Amino acid sequence: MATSEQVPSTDPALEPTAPAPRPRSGKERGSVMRDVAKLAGVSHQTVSRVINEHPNVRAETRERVLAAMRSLNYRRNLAARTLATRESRTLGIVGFETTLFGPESMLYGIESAARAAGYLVSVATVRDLSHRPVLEAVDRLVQHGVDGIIAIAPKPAVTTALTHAPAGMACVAVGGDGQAGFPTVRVDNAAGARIATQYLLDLGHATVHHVAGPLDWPEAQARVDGWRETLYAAGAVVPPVTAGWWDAAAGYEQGRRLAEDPTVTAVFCANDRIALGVLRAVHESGRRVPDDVSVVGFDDMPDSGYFLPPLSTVHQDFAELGRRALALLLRNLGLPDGDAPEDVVVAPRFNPRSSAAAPRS
Amino acid sequence: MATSEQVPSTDPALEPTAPAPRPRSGKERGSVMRDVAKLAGVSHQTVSRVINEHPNVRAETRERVLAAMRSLNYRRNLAARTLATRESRTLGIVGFETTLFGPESMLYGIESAARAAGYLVSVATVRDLSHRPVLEAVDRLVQHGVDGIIAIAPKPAVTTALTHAPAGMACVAVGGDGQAGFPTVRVDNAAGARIATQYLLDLGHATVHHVAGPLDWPEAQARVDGWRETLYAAGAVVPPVTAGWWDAAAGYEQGRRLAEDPTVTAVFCANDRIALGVLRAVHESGRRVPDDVSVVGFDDMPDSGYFLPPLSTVHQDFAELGRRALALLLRNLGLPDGDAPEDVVVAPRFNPRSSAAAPRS
DNA sequence: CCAGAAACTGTTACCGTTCACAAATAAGCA
DNA sequence: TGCTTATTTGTGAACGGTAACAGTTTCTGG
Repeated sequence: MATSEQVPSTDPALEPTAPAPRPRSGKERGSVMRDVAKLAGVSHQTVSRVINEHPNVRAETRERVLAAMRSLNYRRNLAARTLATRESRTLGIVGFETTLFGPESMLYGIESAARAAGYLVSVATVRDLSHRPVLEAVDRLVQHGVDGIIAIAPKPAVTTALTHAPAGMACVAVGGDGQAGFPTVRVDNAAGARIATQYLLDLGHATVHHVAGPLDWPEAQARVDGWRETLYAAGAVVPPVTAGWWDAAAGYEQGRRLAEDPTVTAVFCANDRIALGVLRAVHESGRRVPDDVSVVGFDDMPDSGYFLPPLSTVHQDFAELGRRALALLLRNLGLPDGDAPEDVVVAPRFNPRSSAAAPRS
Repeated sequence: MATSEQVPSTDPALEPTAPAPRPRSGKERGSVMRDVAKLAGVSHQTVSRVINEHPNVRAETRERVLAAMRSLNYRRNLAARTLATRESRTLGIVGFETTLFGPESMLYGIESAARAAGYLVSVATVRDLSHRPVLEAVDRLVQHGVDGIIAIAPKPAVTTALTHAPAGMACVAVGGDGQAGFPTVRVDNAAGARIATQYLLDLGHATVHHVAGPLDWPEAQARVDGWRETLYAAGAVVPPVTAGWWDAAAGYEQGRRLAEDPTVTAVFCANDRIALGVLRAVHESGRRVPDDVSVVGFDDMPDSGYFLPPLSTVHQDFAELGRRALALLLRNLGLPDGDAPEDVVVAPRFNPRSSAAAPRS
């Protein structure tokens, strides 16, 4: 073995200063900045300048570097960048693990806006909206170094948990009903409820019944408030509220009771899914919509126009809400910290279809 | 100024070896390992051992370190860890930016399973499923250093784009219909279609019509295949397929044509939303479901039981699909690379409700 | 009571990028 | 031309962890 030791520097054993570079893990590593620099005949710093579009690089040099990058299929390592800059260009979303139409649509609105701004989005969902799980979700995001957090936060537990995020962390809530002195983007739920209720009143109904969502959700409560307010203002009787979950099952259950009562001629539902359940309950009772009973919803889900009959409902643009939330967050990212970014409240609009009409009498 | 220069080493100006540490950016930095180590009176490596639950740390030492961590509110910097280990403990999801029920539910299934395994999930959505945007989405995830990718991939463009991911990257597709020699988790669409079609045939219908989804989606195609196969096997006439998007509007449009044809007594829809549209079309034509026309769907969305009438449909458990996909991905993460992980195919089951019945005649 | 093994802890060198500063080169002007 | 000022490039040293190895204890058992 010792016979061939004469070969010069190509034998690593003869280079005591450079111990053979051990392949760290099984995973083969792509090319890094140093490789690109060597190939282009420049320093790694120049490569860095090129990818960060620093102006002071000679055009000819930039070209050479770009060519090297291309030929090596170079991808910059974001983890290293994050470590050096303390900026991950990743945003966190605290979501609610369920199939509610609103939250999901927001996610896409947020993500596409984030992409446009050069951010990636990480999601941490929680099974229920109590304090503990939300806190853990936030923590998970923080550990992963997100630059900011958007909470799809229909309940106060979420925002209060968010106040435990580290000081510098920018946070925005979307949805809910804007409590807690927290920058929030939301639709004006009370206004939506007022529009819907007034619409039914104007049609000639003596009063309007309401099937609410879970009352510990500020959004559900705000809709109740708007509905009640409008009834008061019109001098109409305010019937008792029945509340339940946001789904058709709940709507069906409450709807059956309502449908049995012949004095009920108009029902405002806290969302479209509830309305679907009410529609079925009314139908089963033998009364007709809208002839005997008018029904309106809230949300304007994609298929609400194909219910039987097509549902009149309050429209809210969730994707837009998501975009606005992201814009707000991005604006706050630069700011010093404890400033006062105003809330964004978008107005809902009514989308009349055929599930509501004048009462028969 | 020079008068007080006699104070010993507390004056940084007298310590030429340690230049005053400049506060890097405006963002205040939390405590790091070094701080914890100093407070606990150990080396940073010991702190590292404690958070990584290395067995060889004396209980008393561990306690001290943990106390220090707690008192400093220490959070480990995942970016640094990622840089050192080449493992981000982040998974990427390539999603489809739309409000399709299936993909969304999968997201939650995946996320909760990922959380349990100690992974965070980042999403990159694409507006349309053509090659280019998908490629960019994958690239975005790769740059951010995800350890693996799950593609919610109903169309082949997605999986083919995925083959451009770097060599070591583990990938799994969920949904679609398992082409491309790619590890896939999916429901057996053809089987679901067979069950639904056979169910209607067994009820006594002479044949079954089909309103398909977009035929360039393998899932839609597989359902067409299963339906057609069953009809052939039963010796029934195979009516022409009408196809459209996955929504109620498409169902309504095709449904109107079908409803006008008195020979149509049974319709199998490619999903529940399409079925909703068909339901309305049949209703408007004056014919009744299920008395005159039977309708069945596919998916079993949460509110399908509240359609008019409640929809008989093929059930698929999307959340479960998501979990299975994640499990498969995790298993592949450890493996050498080009092995052969088998696909997972879960069987759908039929959920009969009241929208299908024996034909009248 | 001491050698050897096992358990524990510390030291140093990376991971791949950006930052601050220094050096070299090109340009502008008297 | 020679000097000053821009522009372009290069050189360490962070950033906050983990890996490998070396050093120090503390147990064993003969």
